[in-house]
Amino acid sequence: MTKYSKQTRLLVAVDCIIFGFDGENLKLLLIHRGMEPEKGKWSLMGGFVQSEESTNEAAGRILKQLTGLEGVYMEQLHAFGNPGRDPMERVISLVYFALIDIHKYKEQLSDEYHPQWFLLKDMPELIFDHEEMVQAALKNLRYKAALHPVLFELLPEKFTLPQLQALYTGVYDAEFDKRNFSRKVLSTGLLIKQKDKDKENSKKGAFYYVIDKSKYKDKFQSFLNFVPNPDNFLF
Amino acid sequence: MTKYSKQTRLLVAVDCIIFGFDGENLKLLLIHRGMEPEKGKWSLMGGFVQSEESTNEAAGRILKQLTGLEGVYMEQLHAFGNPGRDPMERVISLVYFALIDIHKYKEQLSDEYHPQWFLLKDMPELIFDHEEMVQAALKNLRYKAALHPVLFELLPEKFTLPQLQALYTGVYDAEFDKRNFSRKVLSTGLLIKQKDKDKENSKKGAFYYVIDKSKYKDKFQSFLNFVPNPDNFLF
DNA sequence: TCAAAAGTGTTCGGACTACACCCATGA
DNA sequence: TCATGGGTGTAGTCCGAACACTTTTGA
Repeated sequence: MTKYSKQTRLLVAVDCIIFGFDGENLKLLLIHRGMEPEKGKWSLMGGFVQSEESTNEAAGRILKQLTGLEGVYMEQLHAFGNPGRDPMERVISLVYFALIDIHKYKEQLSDEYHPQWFLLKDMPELIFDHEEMVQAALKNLRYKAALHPVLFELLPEKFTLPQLQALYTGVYDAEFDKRNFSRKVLSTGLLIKQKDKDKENSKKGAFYYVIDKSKYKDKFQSFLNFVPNPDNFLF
Repeated sequence: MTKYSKQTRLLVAVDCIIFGFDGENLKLLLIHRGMEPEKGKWSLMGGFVQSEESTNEAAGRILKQLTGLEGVYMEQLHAFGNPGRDPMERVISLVYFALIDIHKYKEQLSDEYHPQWFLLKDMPELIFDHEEMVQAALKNLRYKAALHPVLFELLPEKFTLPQLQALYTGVYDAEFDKRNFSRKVLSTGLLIKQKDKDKENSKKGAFYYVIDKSKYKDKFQSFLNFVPNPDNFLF
């Protein structure tokens, strides 16, 4: 078998938007870019797709390279393909976003990139069109989380309702009524109450919950309407 | 400025999933593939991204090449990037889907591809992973149309409520109550009733409606909940 | 006059919202 | 004992679902 010999071949990169939650705010992991152009500027973690790996594998490899984590929630977001988005040479970028438990991320292994967590509000200027990518990812995350139980991926295995509510508050930058909130999330049947409490964040202590993994996959695709009046928060 | 000289460059294609609605059923436009491998087999319309065009432009070009249409609704769906998905050579495919008014599409110009509309139910076998692409597009269309007024793109400018309902029936393969349906779509305020009727499809005749374009863009992003119990139909 | 499709209203139940007080604990 | 945060219940409203008859008109 021969090849598509007359066609132009292009560089294809994967860029990863890595979200984490520190208990109060949604954060983003950025690096100092390690190559020219724009070397040393803040950037999403990325890399080129190699010839033998799938794009999903590339995304996993790049995430692991930076965080050491595998098997985390990751989703392809969008392909950015304007010529000229990278001034050096045309690169088509496939953007993935990952949701990680920020506490599983340890200050790194390789010092190569000087990664750092940023609040969405005080992100530095990013190279190329990475700003646009981040905005698209945030919009997508809010959209998805309004309908599907995806934000649990940002929490540790055991978490409390106040922690969960703080997470929604951070993601949507909006207050939720705690009575309605707990009723709604518990009504999904996805949470299993534990016997023990988190005593670190309050005197009384808040019960831990874990996800019921047997129901999680089924319910994930249902429309759950987690966020009241989503129109108010999205777009 | 130099280039990313050591990196592998890959072929990048755009494949277009073209949906149309004939008044009764949702249909898909397929072609006879014009090149090896699998020449002559049924396929999505596609082509390689050229070095000077954006990926969106490539999608528009490919759609126009087949249908003669420009400015139609088109959206990037997903990048398919497994090595080996094309046996000839590795190709990363960016899949777009388009919604067109099937009546604007005229039997073609170029006979090169022998394009043909297929019901989703009796689609022929497709090359490579095109089957998977179509399934993903259908799922995405149903998802999106449950929340946003996107299916209007498949209808002519003037359409009747029975036509619109038939469209939803076709897309979701489910029956809708016409009283609830008309109340719901009219309550969005997106439709403007016309003075004239369509007398072709019934004796009594059904009033035409058009989209209120001034409201369309605003409302598009709202969650409109067009489909009752979406959980029943999606996934 | 009859067949075929268009058009329209009401009732019921469930879901969402708003809202306030008691509980448990460590300091 | 008090300050802090955790946990719970209810009433009112709105929205979605189910359901059937009348109207129009061409054949």
